[in-house]
Amino acid sequence: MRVLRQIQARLFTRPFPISTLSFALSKIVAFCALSSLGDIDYARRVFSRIPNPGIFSWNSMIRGCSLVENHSRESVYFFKRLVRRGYPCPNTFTLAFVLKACSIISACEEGLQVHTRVFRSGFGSSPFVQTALVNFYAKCEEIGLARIAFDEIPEKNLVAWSTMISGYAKVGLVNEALGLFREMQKAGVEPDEVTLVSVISACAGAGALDIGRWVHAYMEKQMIDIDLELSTALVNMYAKCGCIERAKKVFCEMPVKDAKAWSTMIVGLAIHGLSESALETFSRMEEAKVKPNHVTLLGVLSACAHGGLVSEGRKHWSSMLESRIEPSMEHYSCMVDLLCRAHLVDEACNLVEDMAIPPNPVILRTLLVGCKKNKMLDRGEIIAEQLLELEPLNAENYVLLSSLYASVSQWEKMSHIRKKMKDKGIKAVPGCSFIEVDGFVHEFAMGDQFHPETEELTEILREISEQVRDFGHKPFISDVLHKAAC
DNA sequence: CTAGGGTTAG
Repeated sequence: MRVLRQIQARLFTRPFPISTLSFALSKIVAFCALSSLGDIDYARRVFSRIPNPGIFSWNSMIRGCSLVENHSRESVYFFKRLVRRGYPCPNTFTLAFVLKACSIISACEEGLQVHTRVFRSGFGSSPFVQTALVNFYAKCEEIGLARIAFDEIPEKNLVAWSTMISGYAKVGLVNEALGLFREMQKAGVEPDEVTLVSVISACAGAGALDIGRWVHAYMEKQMIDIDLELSTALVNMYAKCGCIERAKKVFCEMPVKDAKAWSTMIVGLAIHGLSESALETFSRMEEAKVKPNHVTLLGVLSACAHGGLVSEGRKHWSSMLESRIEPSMEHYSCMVDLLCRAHLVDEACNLVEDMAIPPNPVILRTLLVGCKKNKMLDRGEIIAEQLLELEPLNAENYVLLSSLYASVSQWEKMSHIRKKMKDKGIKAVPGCSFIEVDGFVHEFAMGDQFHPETEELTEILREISEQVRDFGHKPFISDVLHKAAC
């Protein structure tokens, strides 16, 4: 950068022809805006001194801004300036770059305007622009529009397929993602490591272990490069599908691990209730000098909550506050859960009262559950009032409040809440679960008898609960009994 | 100078 500044200073002190000056400056802008050694603010200053910037320089600025974190809005701003000036004319590079910026900041309005410009410009046949459009709509969660843009691509290449699969996976339409992956293979397009990241991620979301395993075997057979992102996706998939041992194996074999990889492993251990292991992994991460991020701490706190490790949790909470990680709603949620599970409901309430941001319904529900378990009627009623104000139509809130009343044997108040629900036409949503076996997803809702093997399954469940009872587990059934008594 | 990727609590 120092040498560059000297060159730039000389350019202005010598009488170079305008065209030479512009050309040299455009190269400087490109370097400063796009290289990791560059400096976007410097690029901006040099850009402003180019007498008549060509499209190449505009493109460098638009792309450069979108590459720097938190600068993507300026990227869109540069594009607007370019359009207002009327020249030079945007090309396929410009459109792809600005669409990328719009997708990063979810600028739906601006992106739509770019799309109409794509129509008029005749650049709609560029595969780069087409894919950028699909990606833009997907990132704005306009998945239907993304699909329309995708279907309009006559010659779909690997990147186009990958973009659409990733779009589905990201918005949680995991079956659509897996279905499209199958279609892609039928169309004779071979996936690469980028495609497979989204496919594995979709498997994690669907709990589709069989497909995930198959894809893992496929990539080993095809000698696909299992890089950092793909390994992380695999660790996550195995953890989410219940195979914590396989997740650990993939994780251990990773040659390099960044914060996301460590976080994935820690969260995976936490959801398996392996709290000690999760904390151990966290200290190994610190030893490896990898800086934890907000997700890492979410994993650490949830591990502490699941393991009842109150003092550990408090310790990590305060060290998080000391480091530069701002506690988010999710972090508060974990901490409140940790305290409530440890019967420290008062402390949890104090924590919530000290929050800079008002608590969301999730946190209030966690507190309410804490109140119910500790038979704290008055406090619970106050929280329920806040909750019903925020979400007057959520059945879960009424069910919780009614079970609070049940826990302290306030039957009149309980039936009053039930009546209120009925009057408002609010129905409790039955709990449901699903599991994939041999590529087929079986769904179950609370009390339904729709599955063809319901009888056999009920018998197996009965045997399992007998076994856990033999191991000394006491089911928590007082709520159920109270409801039955009413 | 173009387009696609991993982790988020209850």
